Order: sequence, then structure tokens, then C-alpha cells
Amino acid sequence: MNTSPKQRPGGRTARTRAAVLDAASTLLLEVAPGDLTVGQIATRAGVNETTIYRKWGTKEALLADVLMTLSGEQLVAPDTGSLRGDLVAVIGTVAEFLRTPAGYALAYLGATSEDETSRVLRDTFWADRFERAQVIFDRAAQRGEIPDPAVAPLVYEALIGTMHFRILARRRPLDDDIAQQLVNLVLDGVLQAPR
Amino acid sequence: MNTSPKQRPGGRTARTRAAVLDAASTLLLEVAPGDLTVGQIATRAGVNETTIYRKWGTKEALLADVLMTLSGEQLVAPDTGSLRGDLVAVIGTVAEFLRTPAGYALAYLGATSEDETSRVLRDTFWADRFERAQVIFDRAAQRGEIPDPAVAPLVYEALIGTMHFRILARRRPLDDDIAQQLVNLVLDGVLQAPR
DNA sequence: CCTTAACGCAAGTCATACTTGCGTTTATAG
DNA sequence: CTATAAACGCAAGTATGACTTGCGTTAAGG
Repeated sequence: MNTSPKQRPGGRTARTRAAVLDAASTLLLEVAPGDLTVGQIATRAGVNETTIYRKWGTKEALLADVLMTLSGEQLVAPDTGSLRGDLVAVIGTVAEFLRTPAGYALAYLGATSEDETSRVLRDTFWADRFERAQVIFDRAAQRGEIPDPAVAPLVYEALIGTMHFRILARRRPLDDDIAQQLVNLVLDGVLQAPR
Repeated sequence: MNTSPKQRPGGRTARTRAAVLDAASTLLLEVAPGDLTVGQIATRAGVNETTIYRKWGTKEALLADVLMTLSGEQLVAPDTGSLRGDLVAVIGTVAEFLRTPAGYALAYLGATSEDETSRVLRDTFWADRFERAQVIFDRAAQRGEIPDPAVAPLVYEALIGTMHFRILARRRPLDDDIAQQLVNLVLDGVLQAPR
């Protein structure tokens, strides 16, 4: 009984959803995330503002949806054969994304959104990222590069966190070789040491 | 000519200013920085909202004033005799501040405020912090602990940035020994190394 | 004790998030 | 193909909070 809840995800609904997400993404390339309004997105998408509210409920929920889509598929973890190589590759990819307006928006909204939807999204997002990073360190430990793979969370947090801080709190651009710089720092340290 | 611009900084004006800054500080202990309203501050300070706008112009300018006051005097750079000791002391102090609501507010507003006043304040604030950090690394270089004090900005940025990221983007508390953890990381690195 | 800077108060403007009622379009089951 | 109702458009409205303005009142400070 009630095999079909009588929803209509196909056709118009799908088109509307795609148009709104697309419009929001495009606008994030032009407008500061803090200044983005639902009206703008609706107009750009050729859709009524009411539709957006009925579909997403709040502005934050919509933007969270947009950003998860934007940042979802990236961050492959290639096996380059060394911890240094793996980290430079991954951090370099993240750095590239953070240099784009969408990347900035992700960092900005991730740090400022307060509602429940965003909270859950934030937790699952970072849980996924840290999980993927962990495998890199596990491999490195098996190769004998590091003594304990348990350092992974802190190290990854330092790598990512420094970049977020750079663009958010300091509003300065990420150097071209930022991935190299950071990976060298956390792998080798800065102490004068006989090596 | 015009020896006295006919301003009246004393008496009532000073009291009002103090009351507002104090009210804002207190409110930052109770309300999320994003939800803070000028009306709240005015009421708490026993002052009319209009007065605040005539005095500070915008909400962001007021909050910037508050936060500069709150974070102004701290961060002494003690000479413990070692780079490790100096860094743990300084980063520990910053961590303590970041654990308070006011510290969170500073990080939050520093990352989100967009107006000109905040921009200038942000630049001067961080310039000052990085300058103070530099002397620690200069001393360490003279002692032969590190080869090149030019690493100071990146290292300090990694230390501070990781903590900001932790509380802002991840919304997780700073460990009690976060300063030790981070300093060990950037000084020694994580690579398995003959030392 | 006078001048007027600083303040209080009432009223209002403006922008934007979010809601509601109702008529129209269109996906989709039968 | 047709009928039902989900999804949409449109107009109007609510709510909130940043910020302004005019005018009368208080009190700083020469």
C-alpha cells in the first residue's frame, strides 16, 4: 500500500533543481558568499524565489547543497610511492580548489554557517576527508616512512588548516608551491638536525 | 588657529564608550557572534542605539574595536631559552584565548568581516603578531637551533592556522596539549629519521 | 554660566530572509 | 489520452535588523 509516494523527481523538478544549483555556482564566481541573496539566485536561474524556499527551506541549506556538489568528486588519493608525493598531490589539489571562488566560498560558508543542516554536512564532509587522508598515512607506515600512522589527523589538519587560515583569516593568496612548503614543514620540521 | 577642535572625549563620552564596549564583550560570551545585534548591545549598555551608530558608524566597526581591545595586550613573547619553549608558551597563550567565547568571536569575525575598517584592522593585527613571532625565530637562529629564521611566517601560520581551522571550520575543541602537539609537529616533523 | 558636543527618543527607510494563498503548468499513473 | 495533484509562478505580506534623520535634552568644558 502506498507504493508510490506520488513524488515527481523527473522532468521539470530536475530541471529546476539543476538550474538553481547552476545559477548559485555561477554567482559564487562573481559575488562574495556573504553578499549572495536568494533573489539573485532565483533570477539567474529563471525560477521564482518561492520555489527555492519550498525546495530547500533556507538559504543555508541551498548553499550547503551547492557546495557539497562542487567539492564532492575531487580529492583522489593517488599512490605515488612516497608519503611526500602522496601528500603533495592531495594538498596541491585542495590548494587548487581553494584558489577558485567556489573554493573560497566553501571555506567561508563552512566556517560561518550555523544551522543544523550545515552542521551535519560539515561533520560528514570532514569525516570523509580525514578518512581518505588516513589511508595515505597507513601506507606510509607500512613502508616504514613514519613510525605511527596515528599522527594523520593532526598532520592533515595542519596542512589543510594553514591554507584555510591563509585565505580566510588573512585574505592572502596561496603560493604556487604552497603544497610543497607545507608538506616539507610537517614531514621534516624546521629544527637543525643531523639527518 | 583652532587649537581646540571642540571635542569632548572626557566624562560622559568616555563612560558611554566604555559601557558599550563592555556590553559587547559580555554579550559575546552569551551570543554567537553572527547573531549579535546592535540593539542588544545598546540595551545592555544602557545606551541608545542611535548613539552607537553615531559613534562607530557600523556594527562591524564596533565589533572590530571590541576585539582589538580584547586581544590587544596579550601574547607576550617570553625568552625560555629554546625555540620549543618559546613557541609552546606563545601558542599555548593563543590557544587559551581561542578557547574563550571572545577568542572564538575574534577568529569568526576576523574571517568573515568584509568592510574596509575590518580589512585594515586585520592586516595590522596579523602584521603585529607575525612580527612578534619573528623575534622568537631570530633568537633561535642565533642559538643555532634552526638554519634560517625566514621560515618563521610559514611556521607561525601553520601553528595558528591549525587552531583557527579546528575551532572555525571543524567546530571542535582545542586539546589541552594542542600547543605541544603542534610545536612538536612543526619542529620535528613526522618522518622516521635518524636523529 | 554659556555654548554646543554628545545623547535620547520617535519615526522612518531599506534590504533580505522567509511565508501564504491561489491560480497555472505539467509530470505521471491508469 | 485524460484526470489528478505535485510542482511552479505570482502577488502580497510578515519579520527582523542595519542604518538614518530631525528635534529636543543633558552635560562637558572653556
